[in-house]
Amino acid sequence: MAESYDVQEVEARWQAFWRDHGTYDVDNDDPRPHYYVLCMYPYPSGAAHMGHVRNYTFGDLIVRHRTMTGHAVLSPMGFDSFGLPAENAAIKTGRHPREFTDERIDELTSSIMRIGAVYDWRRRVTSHDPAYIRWNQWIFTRFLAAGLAYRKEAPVNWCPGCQTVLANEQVLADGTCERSGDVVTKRDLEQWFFNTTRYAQELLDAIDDLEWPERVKVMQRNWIGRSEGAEFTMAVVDESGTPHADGHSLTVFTTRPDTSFGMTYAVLAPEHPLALAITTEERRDEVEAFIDQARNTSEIDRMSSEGSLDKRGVFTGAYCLNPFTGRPVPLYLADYVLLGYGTGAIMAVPAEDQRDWDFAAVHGLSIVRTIQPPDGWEGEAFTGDGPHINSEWLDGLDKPAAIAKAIAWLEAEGIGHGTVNYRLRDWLVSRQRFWGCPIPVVYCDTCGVVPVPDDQLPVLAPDDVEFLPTGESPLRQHAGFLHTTCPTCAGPATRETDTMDTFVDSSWYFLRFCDPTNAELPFAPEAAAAWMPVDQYIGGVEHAILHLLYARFYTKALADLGVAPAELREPFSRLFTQGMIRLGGDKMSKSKGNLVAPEEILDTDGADALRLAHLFVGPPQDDVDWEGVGIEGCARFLQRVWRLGTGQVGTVVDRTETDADIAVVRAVHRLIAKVSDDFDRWSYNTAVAACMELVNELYRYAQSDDGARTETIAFAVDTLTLLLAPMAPHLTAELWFRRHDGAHVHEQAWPVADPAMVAQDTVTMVVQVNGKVRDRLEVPADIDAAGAEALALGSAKVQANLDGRSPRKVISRPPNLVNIVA
RNA sequence: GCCCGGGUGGCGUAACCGGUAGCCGCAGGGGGCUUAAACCCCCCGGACCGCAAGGUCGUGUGGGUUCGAGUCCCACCCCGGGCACCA
Repeated sequence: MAESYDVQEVEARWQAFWRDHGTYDVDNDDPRPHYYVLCMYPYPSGAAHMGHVRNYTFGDLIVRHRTMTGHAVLSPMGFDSFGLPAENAAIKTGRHPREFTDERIDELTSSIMRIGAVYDWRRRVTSHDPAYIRWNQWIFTRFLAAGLAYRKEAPVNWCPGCQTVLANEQVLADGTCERSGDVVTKRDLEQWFFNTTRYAQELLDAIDDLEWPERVKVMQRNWIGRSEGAEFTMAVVDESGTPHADGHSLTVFTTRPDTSFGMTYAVLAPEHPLALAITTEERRDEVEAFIDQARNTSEIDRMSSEGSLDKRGVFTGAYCLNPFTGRPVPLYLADYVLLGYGTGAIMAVPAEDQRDWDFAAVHGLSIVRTIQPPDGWEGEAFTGDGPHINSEWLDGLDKPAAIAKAIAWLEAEGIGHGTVNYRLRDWLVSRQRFWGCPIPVVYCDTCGVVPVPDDQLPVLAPDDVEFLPTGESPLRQHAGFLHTTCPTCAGPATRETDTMDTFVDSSWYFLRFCDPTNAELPFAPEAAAAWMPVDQYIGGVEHAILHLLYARFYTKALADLGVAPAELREPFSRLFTQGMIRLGGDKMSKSKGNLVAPEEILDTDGADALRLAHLFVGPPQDDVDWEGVGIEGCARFLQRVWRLGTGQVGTVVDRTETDADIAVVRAVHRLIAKVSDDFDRWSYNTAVAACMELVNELYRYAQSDDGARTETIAFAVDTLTLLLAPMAPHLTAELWFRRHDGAHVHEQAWPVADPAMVAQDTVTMVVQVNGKVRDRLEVPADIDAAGAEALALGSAKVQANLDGRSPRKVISRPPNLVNIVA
């Protein structure tokens, strides 16, 4: 009878059972209410690390819990299998990235299975699967036809380490590559872009209704960066106000048109197309040198002037006419103005903008205040509100009124208008890489850019390529791939050799999961409608901006193209971002060499203990220091549950129900309510604690002199097993199987608490005198205020404390508290 | 600099609506079982004073609101994260 729990044997057996029986396979036409749980699909980097374990523990808990509450739960898994590490490994070893990647996928798959996480593996999607590539490319051609994909030459971020172009988002604030850490420089290339900015406003507006962590929503709003203002055009002139010989003019964007009378100079970005055209002969050498320097300076150096007064810029010799004052102001080039934002040109108002103030101070430019700063103002630029001054017809107005009036004036004059700008840029998707999804277009001398027709998809990269650390994809060196015929005119043509950013792959994989084998379409709209949007998405906060924003963009674009259901505007209704795993304060990562391998724990304490430890250590959204993870306590707890469940604890007797038995039944009902509520609010640590508390109580109960009543202990243990089933699936599966003649715990209904049993009939009432606890009394739960007050005043301890003083006031909050003020 | 989080025992944490601060676990201590150890079972652990009953203090710091504040308000300190010339 005293059989010990063989962790390894039991866990392996149940994992095989779930896999072989497809226990968590689910069909689209399942009649139960649908629920879609998704963990961000991983890059296959080999065996799972603790971050994976944490992620999939949460996901698996929800899958199992929701199944027990009667839902048809879609829980798919796949692999984000294109990307740099595999290609870098190929360059190093000469092995094809596919071999490398497939091995890693197998490794990761088996370690995911070892933590007991269950999926509908029939739906597996991998980015590098030709079937997925085909639809990825198909969508690209639809984007192209809709004008959502376009090509343009642009100065792009170039990482010398990765030998590729990076999106702005992949360049860190200090100007280095987020992956390799190399300093990023600029290059001009013809690149493919997706028109994300077309959806800027909708992407911004829809954030409000998402059940996402507030900080993620804030990050997305900041990233989109809407700002309202005005654009207006100014004539380029010389010092005396005479128009430029070529009639040039420049357009600026400002959020503060109300301060236009204070514009004392204007600035173009160094890369601005007009920069050289308007530069005077005598300034040409200096300006050219400046432009050259700006282009070759990395972002890191360009930002190095931050915080200092060293605003780098150069005078062009040209002027422009401030339309508000009618006077010419000098025109500068400066690297604090960015070509990619607004119009790449600004009006500079040093009195009301600190950056302009700094620049003006360095270059000796004049400063004219147009808003009266408050009395005693000792700062420099004043960006607050106040009455306008030195501004003719804006004088005396406050900021909102002056902005409105200035915009109205610009529109009346026909030189400008109110407008909105977004910080969000179009998404640069071209990568000069081999191990990615080829961009499906060919270039024909007669037909131009031609999308590869549907019946010729997928365009697959050839296998016989050489992996060399050049700046270009190995595809460019492969004549058989590069040279092709035009699908339109059958003439000679060349293929696009760039591949897509891997964020493209992850922007719609959750849709493919709904219909993973569809050979006619990326997915049928009805299949997407059956599951989407994802009810619960779970992943790391590191994807708070890019992946989530791109996936949102894709969903909207596909809905508008009729590929996805038109009403599907957002992919992820609820998002949960889990905390990072640290070790001794450091981020746990391969590069820091401080990994704790899950495998070691799986080999000893097992998956249930590891899962429970992740759940118990603290709130799921908080970072976790592995040193604080009490794996032993969790393993010990599971052993206690096992002994309880296999009848090894205390004595069990047949008898009619006693008060002690009823107390246990009540405790069990309270636990059902507690765990159910905790699950709903992602408070797994307290759910585990509550289960431990009940186990402690059951031990005392069963080991007491009176022993445990047969029916009571059976009810308690069975309920506990059900409640633990989503958290510790192996042990509970085994216990239920043994206790219930081969039945399966995960097929049982989630228990429901009886409200009558949850309610307490007596509670401990605290009696305070002047806010300090002086006594505790057991009182009926339904006691009224007067009764509570009478009991409190009758307490000997209270009377001793009052020491003859008469109460001035009594606050009675039955049944929990009475406070006597004396 | 701006925007979010967060500071509670030796440690990870709990206290969900302003009402018993410290549930649960780790580490520690005591006892039982054992020839012995491990495992296991029971009990005790915020600080200080006290033989005890009991008392005083205590949730980063300083104020405030309230009968009552870990919880609300103001100011500040510290830690973590995000953004950072976006005009």
